[in-house]
Amino acid sequence: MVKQNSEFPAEIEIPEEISGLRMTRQRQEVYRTLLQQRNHPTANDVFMRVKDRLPQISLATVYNCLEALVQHGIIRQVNFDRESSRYCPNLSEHGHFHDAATGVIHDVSFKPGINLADVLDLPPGTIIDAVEVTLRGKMACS
Amino acid sequence: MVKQNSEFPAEIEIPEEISGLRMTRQRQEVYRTLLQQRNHPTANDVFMRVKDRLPQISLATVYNCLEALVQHGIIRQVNFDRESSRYCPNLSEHGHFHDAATGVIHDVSFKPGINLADVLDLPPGTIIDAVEVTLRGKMACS
DNA sequence: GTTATAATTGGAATAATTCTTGATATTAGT
DNA sequence: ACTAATATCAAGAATTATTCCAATTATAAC
Repeated sequence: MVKQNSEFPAEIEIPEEISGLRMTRQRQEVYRTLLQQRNHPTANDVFMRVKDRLPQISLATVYNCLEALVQHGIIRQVNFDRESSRYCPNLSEHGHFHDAATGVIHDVSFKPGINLADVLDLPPGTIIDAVEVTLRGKMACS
Repeated sequence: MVKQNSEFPAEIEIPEEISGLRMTRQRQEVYRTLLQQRNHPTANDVFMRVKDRLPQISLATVYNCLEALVQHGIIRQVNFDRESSRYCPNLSEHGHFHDAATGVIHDVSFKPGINLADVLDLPPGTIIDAVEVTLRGKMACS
């Protein structure tokens, strides 16, 4: 089963620095929002949510923070077609399933032991830096 | 090996109608361009190319034609992050590999017998309408 | 503390795509 | 063939997500 929307306690401790990135107040709150609201929000969703705690934050800052977090490998950026980017704090290798019926995006993992590179017909020696698997459809027993 | 950029004879016959879509002159030329220039062009690339044959065509029309062709399952729309959409007349199930070194996008097929749904951990009964697999990296022996 | 560096803001700018409106072409019905 | 109904096209305006810019504020280094 795919876990969805699991809520965290309101207060999540976030260190001063993560993988070399200085965790400013704004970056903390942006990151905290993603950890609390795990339904792949857009930058604007995050902006609205973060304003509760940092009323003076700007949308540009949210974009800056998200970019910094992505760049440092702390979160992932997820794109569906040309829709707004969405953001995801789940770093384990997984794909995304967009449920047409509900609009919900589910994280989808590979079956144990599966390595995507093994099922693709790539010339030997090819280096894969990033993989994105996105699906659309109707998910059963959501 | 991945076939790339195979050129077709300049003249490709395109029927009056394909899967219920009336093939107007504009749609024919847009489609012909994709068949001839198989390097995943953007709408603007197609626009510039098609202007040689239909000098008065507009970019909006190219977008309309591409959308109509996609909607009727005649071509595929391919997205990388938030870059411009690219278009692809290869309808066989395949993914896309974006070579960081050259900027070239290669079609990548699955190994024979592999069905993507089989390697994913999805609840039984889930219906998959569309799959997109995109990769980034450096391709060997390109 | 002072200086240097990095981050934040708010608004303007950008770029891909979509929308709108009027013109043109195509099809269907008589 | 003529007319009406429908679909398509063209040109430019509008939209929207995102990025850029310049000025301010915060943090770090000395």
